[in-house]
Amino acid sequence: MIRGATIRDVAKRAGVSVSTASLALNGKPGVSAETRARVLRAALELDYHPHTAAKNLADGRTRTIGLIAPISLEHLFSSASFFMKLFRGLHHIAQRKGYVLSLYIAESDDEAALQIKSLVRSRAVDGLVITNPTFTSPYLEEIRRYRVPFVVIGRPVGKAPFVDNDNQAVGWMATRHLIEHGHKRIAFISGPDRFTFCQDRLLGYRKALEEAGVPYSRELVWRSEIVEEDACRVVKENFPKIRFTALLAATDVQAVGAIRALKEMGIKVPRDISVVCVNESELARHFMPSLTTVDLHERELGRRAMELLIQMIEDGVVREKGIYVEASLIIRESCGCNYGKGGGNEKEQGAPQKKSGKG
Amino acid sequence: MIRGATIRDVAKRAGVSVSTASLALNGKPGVSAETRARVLRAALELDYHPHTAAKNLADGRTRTIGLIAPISLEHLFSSASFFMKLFRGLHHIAQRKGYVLSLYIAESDDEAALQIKSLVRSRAVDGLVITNPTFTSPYLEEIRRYRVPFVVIGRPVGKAPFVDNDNQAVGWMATRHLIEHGHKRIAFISGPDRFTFCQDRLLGYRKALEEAGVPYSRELVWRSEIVEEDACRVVKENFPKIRFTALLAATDVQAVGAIRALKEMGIKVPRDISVVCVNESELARHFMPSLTTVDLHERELGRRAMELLIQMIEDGVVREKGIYVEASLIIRESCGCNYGKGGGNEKEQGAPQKKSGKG
DNA sequence: CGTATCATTCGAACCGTTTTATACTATAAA
DNA sequence: TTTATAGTATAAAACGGTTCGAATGATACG
Repeated sequence: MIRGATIRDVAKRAGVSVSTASLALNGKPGVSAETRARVLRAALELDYHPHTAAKNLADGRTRTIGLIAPISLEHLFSSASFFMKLFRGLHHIAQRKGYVLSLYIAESDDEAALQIKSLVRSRAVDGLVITNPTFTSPYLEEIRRYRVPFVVIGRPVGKAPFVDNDNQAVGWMATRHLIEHGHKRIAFISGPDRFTFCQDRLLGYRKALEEAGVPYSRELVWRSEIVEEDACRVVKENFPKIRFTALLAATDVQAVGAIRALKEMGIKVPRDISVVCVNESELARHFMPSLTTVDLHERELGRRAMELLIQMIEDGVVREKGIYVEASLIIRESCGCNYGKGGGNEKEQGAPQKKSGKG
Repeated sequence: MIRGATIRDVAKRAGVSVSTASLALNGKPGVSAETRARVLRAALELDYHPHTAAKNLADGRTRTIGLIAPISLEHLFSSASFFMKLFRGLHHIAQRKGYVLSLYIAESDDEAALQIKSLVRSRAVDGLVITNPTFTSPYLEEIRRYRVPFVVIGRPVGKAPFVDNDNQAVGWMATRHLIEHGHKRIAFISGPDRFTFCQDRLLGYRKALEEAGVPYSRELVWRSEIVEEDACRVVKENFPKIRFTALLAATDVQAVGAIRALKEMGIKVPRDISVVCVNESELARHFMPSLTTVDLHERELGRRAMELLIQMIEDGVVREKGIYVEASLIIRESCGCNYGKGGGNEKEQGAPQKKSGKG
């Protein structure tokens, strides 16, 4: 690796001192326009790029954001697509503001906590984005003690700055769509309670039923892990016992499991049962029938998170606020509301994102 | 952010000089066991973590690998899942060897080249992993001039160290499976020629036909962009004109498009037409029918790439070699070879990965 | 006993920036 | 004319590590 020009080389070529060169290169005041131009030209001629590590050491900032991801994320809600979209949003803002993203994958929350500690104490990052959806209070407390700016993706159990969808609104929106098309017996396939988004979507589901005067019935709510097989299982178990005309799944893979179960029992979607779910993904888009689903706008999630984080870093203020990003319903085939209408089978509905009280 | 202990604090507490402390902490020779223990204990007591930037500046290494990804990757072959798996592999080895991954997304190859230049010249990384599948010779030449270790994921058009599947073997393997089940009229949905993996898969397809004495016919090879809609289109265009009993798609999303086209024309998969494709993904796994496909073992791809790269970094030797990672066929429903057999519908076949001459 | 050898240890230089405190102008105010 | 006051430019001191070369003391050898 060829040894590049240093700021000393630039200074010498421009006929100024190193300190003046530094000021000029960083656009700081205290340099005449003429001198600044001379320095900039010299830098250009030498193809000067400041040495990252030297800069970090001198001014104590790394311009690096640590992205903490749990290995388990891979198994969650078609998470590859979720994560990539989120990442695109994070990266977009980071790049624009001159920050770099470093990735850290941890096998467990304990390992993540350890990694975080090391990162912070060795001054490797200016801030953190934490995507572990099960990260709980003790961890957050610990991180808070480091006084490092951080933001959580998803609503954490403890108190912390976060960016998330209003998952109650998400559940509400999906359920509402089914109700509007006349359904009254709507099954809900939920996920484990350790995920706040599952709890919240269930609340939204109940709320929509309530508002419509449809009685809520516990026998219509089925727990399943967030994998196809388990959703398939709960549907097969419950279908013979319980009557329903529509089904809402907490995630897209669960919807797919449900549809497979129904198909294996000779039930057609959407002809016999309407299905709606959450998560926009390759799977939702390409499945047959294509899935009516709630798009979480992960990219926006990422953008907002990065904006919040960088603000915290640069202003030095830690805001405890949570930010909610709007979601929207994508109407496709599985709900059946445009079944048989042929032609363009996809419409997006920028839902009114009910300002549902949370807390 | 609390000011942590420096190596000077550690040295003082252990009653040694800074240089001795450094040697001890880094496990270098020239320190007595007793002294080393004392230093280590002091470091532990002070919860000392070396300052990353200072270390980088002092020894000229960053222990950081830059991961260059093109924005377009997102649209390629269910690439979210591809990328996440690749990333897991890369990260796995990187972490084990004490490296950190930084991510850089570029809108275009030009932008990527610019980013790379800046990264290298500002000494922000020790090496690069380049995932842009269309990165061509001029770019590679430029990077080579920087004398920075790098490895390309996928077979590049130019000469460069790379890690990839033997895509000729991949195409061969998939075609072979269809031939073994008696098919002679096998259509191939290929992708744009700018992707070497498309060219190679086509070669493998031809080779398998040849070996089996099945005549190759140009009318059975259809170009399509790597999106569902386009694959759907080419199938609809060709189906009425050309007779075939099986179909091989260069990617999973193209297979899905093809199946949709067939379905819309009243043809059932696998009952009427057998379908095989490449890429193991959520989509391939959960689609109905589930897709018989070639698993590219992206995680292994990532591992091997990172191993090669780190070797190049630490040995200071640039090897021009290409590494091929084995792929394997996953037999599911869409090929129909186990159609109606019920029960476990998935078997993996560690194919003999024919050592097909590539040159 | 003197000296070469070896294992330890240490002081100081160095990595390439930013930043602080200071000096030097030239101009404006007194 | 002197004295503030900006406006520029600079030298030197950080930042927190690694590493080089010299110094020290102990051991082995002739």
